[in-house]
Amino acid sequence: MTGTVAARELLARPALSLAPRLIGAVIVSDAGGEEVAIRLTEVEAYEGADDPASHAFRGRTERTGVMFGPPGHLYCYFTYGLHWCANVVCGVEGVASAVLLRAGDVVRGADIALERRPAARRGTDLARGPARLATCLGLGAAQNGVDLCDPASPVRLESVPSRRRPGIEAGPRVGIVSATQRPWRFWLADAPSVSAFKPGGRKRAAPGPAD
DNA sequence: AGGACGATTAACT
DNA sequence: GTTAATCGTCCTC
Repeated sequence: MTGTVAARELLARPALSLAPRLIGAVIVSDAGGEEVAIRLTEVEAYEGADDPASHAFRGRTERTGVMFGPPGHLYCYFTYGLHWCANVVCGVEGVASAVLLRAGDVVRGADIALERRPAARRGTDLARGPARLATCLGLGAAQNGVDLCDPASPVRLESVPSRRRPGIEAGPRVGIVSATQRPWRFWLADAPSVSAFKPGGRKRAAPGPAD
């Protein structure tokens, strides 16, 4: 387990450096009044300025403001008219950098998580996928921008491995249509909760070599 | 003011 | 493997 000071320093790193270190980290949420904790098994790095797949690529907007703020805060976004997903904001303030929480294992509050995710058939499906993970933790608009290092916060980074774990693999990110070749997705090999890889978000107009 | 589309999921053939 | 659900955000008139 890593203390608050060390976690702060880690969070000041850019997403590409932080992302593999978040594999095995535990995030805990009291949002919704009940505690659920998840150990991360899959994440993705998003680097605003040079990353066409990042929400922040075209600059700061009302939605992406949190991404440009100080590290250690939660960036929640709403997508497809249905789902919320969550990121850990990192890097230097003023530069958009964040790590999308894609999957994990519920380590506490599995009963609560199952109530929130009635479609889950197995424990490993509870937080298998970014919107599923956010649902398990009860995350939404109300948690956007919360400080993950503040003990009084409803969502906290409870622990981070002190070293990069063995068995982490890297590959292309899921569900994006640009910069699809960058191996900025990290996951724990063998973890059943790692989400399925799906290339592209929509129909590809032309399978060009663009990246 | 209007429209295209999404860092997805669940259900269905 | 395919597709509906569903709406905020952002880009283009």
